[in-house]
Amino acid sequence: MNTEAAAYFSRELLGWYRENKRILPWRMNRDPYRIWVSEVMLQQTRVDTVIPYYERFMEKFPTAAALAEAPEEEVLKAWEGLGYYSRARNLQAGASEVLERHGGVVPDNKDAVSSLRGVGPYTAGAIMSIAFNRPEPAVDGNVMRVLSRFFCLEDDIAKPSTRVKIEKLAQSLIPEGAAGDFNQALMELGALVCTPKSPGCLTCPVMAHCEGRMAGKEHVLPIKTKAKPPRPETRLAALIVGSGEHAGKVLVRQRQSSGLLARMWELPHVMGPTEPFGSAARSKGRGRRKSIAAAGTEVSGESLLTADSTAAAAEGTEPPFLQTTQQQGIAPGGGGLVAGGAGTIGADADRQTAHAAHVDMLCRELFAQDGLLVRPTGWWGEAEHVFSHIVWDVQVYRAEFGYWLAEESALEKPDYGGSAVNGDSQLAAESGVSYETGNAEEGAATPPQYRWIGLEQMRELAFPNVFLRLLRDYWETADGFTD
DNA sequence: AAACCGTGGAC
DNA sequence: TGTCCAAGGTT
Repeated sequence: MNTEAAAYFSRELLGWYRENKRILPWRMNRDPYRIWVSEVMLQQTRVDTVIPYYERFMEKFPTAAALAEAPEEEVLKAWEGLGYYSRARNLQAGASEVLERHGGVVPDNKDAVSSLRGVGPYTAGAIMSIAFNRPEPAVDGNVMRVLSRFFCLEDDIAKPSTRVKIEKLAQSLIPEGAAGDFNQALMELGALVCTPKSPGCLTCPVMAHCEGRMAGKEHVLPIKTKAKPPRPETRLAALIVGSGEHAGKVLVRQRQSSGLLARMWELPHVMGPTEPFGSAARSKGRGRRKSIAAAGTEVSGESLLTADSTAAAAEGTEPPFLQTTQQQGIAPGGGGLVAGGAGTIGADADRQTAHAAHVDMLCRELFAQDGLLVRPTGWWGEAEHVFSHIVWDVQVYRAEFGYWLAEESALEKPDYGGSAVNGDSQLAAESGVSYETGNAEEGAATPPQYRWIGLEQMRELAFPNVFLRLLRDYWETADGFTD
């Protein structure tokens, strides 16, 4: 590579940055903890989205020690809505390591920083360079785009090997004693000028020697293979409003310790029919009639039984409300988030049939998986939720609480994690209402991952956005007298 | 290497 | 309305 061009690039870019850098909350000082938090929040997340979260987070957890000692629930709540929630739990785990192994001080040592949970090659480089001015590269999407264009690199930036290659290049470009500013300059240029769609070459400080532009490839670079589209899933959720001592409260549950939305709270729900049903599927005109006819006409047929519910039937744990539910049919519920959308009598009939099949499945699976017996009373609404790799079509049904199956009969016992560090397992005991019995003779204790909550407890528990929207909509429209 | 992990803005 | 993708990390 041309040493002259490299020196030019670094010099001009650094000069440009020092004149044009944005004022951002994490640029107030070089406190490595503040830098660390900002870099984790900024992973796959835009600056404008991060700023308010960052301000609140730093006020609540101003030091690594404060973060380490906070209840996990509070940390997740502070992260609620930001997404990629393992970032929050990893950050707290990292803070605990810093507290225990480094006396609460983020170490000025690349290997030590890299070993922290949730700190990968980019974040380690960012912390080392920005907080400690160490000459380490910090290669993110911006950097790969900027360098791909300037040096006209046609490697696929979706490949891990490309990041490694660009890291070496980036490190070679760091000006003496200016690692922090230079790395930030690279990212700032990518964010403000050398943007993905329409790069602002005319205002670019290094346009004159940009090989990508000189080759007329500024709109083609960087090369990046397309991501696989997310797979559709139908989710059947239960909006269970309590009566008696739980009047006006809703039954929610906490997800297990790993995987999607780990440790977040949600409405109880189960996987629906494989064929999509909701608005997303309808708008694409895919397989609607077929799936509904197949699922609906034979409500209690073998085709609907999963392995779990078949096992439940074999063990005599078939939910007793099923037959009653089917005979009653499903009446349209009120307060839906999304209008039905079916314009014809026939479509309405199809919807009713699909709802009946959903209700059957929801009832069976909640009973089989969690020993929770409910009686659905009507369709309530739906919501779409797009993850990176999945699209949920959530169909929400209102239901009345029946009872909890005695614990000995529970068919599955997933890991719900109770963190030893922060004493989550004490939450149930502190709440004082976790083990009361249901209202049926068979009634057993509420399982530890479930809670009855009112609107007030929404402030304490962290929900992913899809359930946040559904629950807020419920609290707004609930009349407080029925159910 | 490839899949898994959220969410919202911009165009 | 669909598509891209953002200061990525873990498994």
